[in-house]
Amino acid sequence: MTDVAREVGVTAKTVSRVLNDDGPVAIETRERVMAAVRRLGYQPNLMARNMRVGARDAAIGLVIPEMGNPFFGTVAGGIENAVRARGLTLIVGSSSETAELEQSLIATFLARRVSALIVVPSAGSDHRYLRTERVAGLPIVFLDRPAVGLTADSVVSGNRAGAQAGIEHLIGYGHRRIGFIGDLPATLYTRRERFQGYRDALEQAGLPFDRALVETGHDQEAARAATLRLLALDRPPTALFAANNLASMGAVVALARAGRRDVALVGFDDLPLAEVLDPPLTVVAQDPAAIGEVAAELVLSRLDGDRSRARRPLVPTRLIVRGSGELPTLS
Amino acid sequence: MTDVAREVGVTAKTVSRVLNDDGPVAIETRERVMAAVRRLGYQPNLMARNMRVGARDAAIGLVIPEMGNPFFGTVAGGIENAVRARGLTLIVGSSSETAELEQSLIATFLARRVSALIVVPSAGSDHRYLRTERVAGLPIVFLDRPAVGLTADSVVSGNRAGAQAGIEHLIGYGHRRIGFIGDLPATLYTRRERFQGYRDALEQAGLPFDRALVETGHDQEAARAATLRLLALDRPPTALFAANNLASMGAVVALARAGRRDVALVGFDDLPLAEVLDPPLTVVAQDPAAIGEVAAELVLSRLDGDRSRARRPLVPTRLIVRGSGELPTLS
DNA sequence: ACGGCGAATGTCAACGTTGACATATGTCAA
DNA sequence: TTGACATATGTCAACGTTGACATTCGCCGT
Repeated sequence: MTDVAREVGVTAKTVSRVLNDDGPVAIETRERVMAAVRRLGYQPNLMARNMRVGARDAAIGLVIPEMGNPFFGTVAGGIENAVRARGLTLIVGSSSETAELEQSLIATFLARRVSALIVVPSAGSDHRYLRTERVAGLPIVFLDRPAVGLTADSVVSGNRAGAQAGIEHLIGYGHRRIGFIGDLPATLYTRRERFQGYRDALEQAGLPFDRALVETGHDQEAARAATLRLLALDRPPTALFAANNLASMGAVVALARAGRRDVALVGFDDLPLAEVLDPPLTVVAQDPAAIGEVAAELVLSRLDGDRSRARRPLVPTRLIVRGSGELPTLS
Repeated sequence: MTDVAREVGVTAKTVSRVLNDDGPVAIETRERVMAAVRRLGYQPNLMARNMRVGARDAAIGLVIPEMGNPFFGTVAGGIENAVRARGLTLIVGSSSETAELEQSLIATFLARRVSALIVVPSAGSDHRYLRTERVAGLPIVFLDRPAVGLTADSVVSGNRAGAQAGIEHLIGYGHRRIGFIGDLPATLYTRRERFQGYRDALEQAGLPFDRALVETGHDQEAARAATLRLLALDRPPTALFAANNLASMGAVVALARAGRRDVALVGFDDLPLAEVLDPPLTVVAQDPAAIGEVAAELVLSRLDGDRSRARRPLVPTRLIVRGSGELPTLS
């Protein structure tokens, strides 16, 4: 900036005025400044500006477990869309689903003085240490899973009700033994909630709960193996509930390879080509873009000074009936 | 920091020394500083630090067209993994495939003084304006598509060769009329390259090129419609080549709904459940994670001072034979 | 002719941090 | 006992920018 000023023969302050449309500047000066700016390829230094005006960085820090997972990608896209209009930049980091990486990412974001934080908590993380920032008024919104040890905004899917609806759907088609393939670790919030929905549905229908029908698969391959284990039981399930998108894919692959078109399947979270699978996959669909947008709106309202107490909106799920969940019991 | 210093009864400089493990500090002082840091929940201000030391922000700016697209999500994941070890943060913005948004994102990143830039160019963008930064030594790597109007590093897939291999595969199964469903706009680099591969293969096999067999679909829905148009031709194709993942999905859906299991299909870019489709989808697979990693490595070596001339590595594709591409011609 | 006013620009300090250099205190060898 | 040296800390300025306030100038109304 000083360079530009020298080039034009004015003070840095005048250049600043031109660039910020601040106080009065002679038309001719303005033009000469602009010309010099272009000539020198000058870029204002946001860091210096933010420091001077004591403002936080016009950026929002987002921590997600995995970039590659389209669920979180779509969520991030939803947030970005909603946030862009306000001139905010999104800074994304992935925690690889570990509490340590999550905390170190958050520390980086805080050191960068982001204006707000949106976090998908990893299993086992504890957010007590964020209390200071919370009371300092920094907007913090948790996504997909609520905060641990901290009262804060969070936006999650209607996991329990959604899972329950999915299971009830299967029960409605006569299934009595329904396998559950969930996330790892079993302590993960979404896993617990969906599992609760599963148990709710069983209980409501007066069906017994059989621990042997509960399996775990943290990725597609593991879910595939888990599915095979379930099918190999002495008294195998006649239907499966896959508690997340990777689990669904694993189950679909396992059933397809085994040629088991007689086992019903309902997945949690929709898949792009669910419709053309054989049989087409019935799912309890989440709305990742909506989750992102709701979280972004919440952040924006907090940035606008909304200090009301923590909110925890549920984004509803939707049962999409396509075929795989409507296979009747053969036994 | 001043607060911490006052609390302990030392100068800011001493606190700075403790925090940066700089010069000598008495053990006892160090401990008292650390205690105060924790007590006050002090977070060093990265912006101020960067400004003072004149360093660029330890962040890399990444511009992708769409967060929701798993291809770019995976690429971003690959970059993040490779870059994290160096303590660099990834800042991601999506351009919605528009040149304006791309340029404004890049401007934001530059104002933030990122250490490097990785950009997936949008259709119609021109990167001449980045020449200043280039010569100033800022590492800039283009991804998936090369820069326009600027000599710079770029990492792209072996689009032409890959597409050619896919088409040759279809020709090998007797197909003479092969439909092409590509990106919009037709000027998009990847579209042009893959289209060239298509023409290369036709020419090499001595097959005529029929403009009527070339269709365009910029998203899944459009690709589905495009597929239907191709099938409705007087002399319809016996095989299809879908030039990207969304086009593939559209084509798959169109064929499945129409019950056309007689039309061969090869897609460019792999899909998660390609294996369990009916028929299983044969694809020319890209390696998005590898693309991301290669780009990251390139950036890192530039950051390490590698000033050799621009490199343009090709990340090879791989034909994955699964069934849909091996349907013979019936006519 | 003068006071007053707005326009155009300048001066200075400060944001939080750290390099360069200075100071104070203690330790040890000659 | 001295001075050389290491240890522990402090002082000051500067990074690039902008708020607060000051200055200069020309123009207007009376």
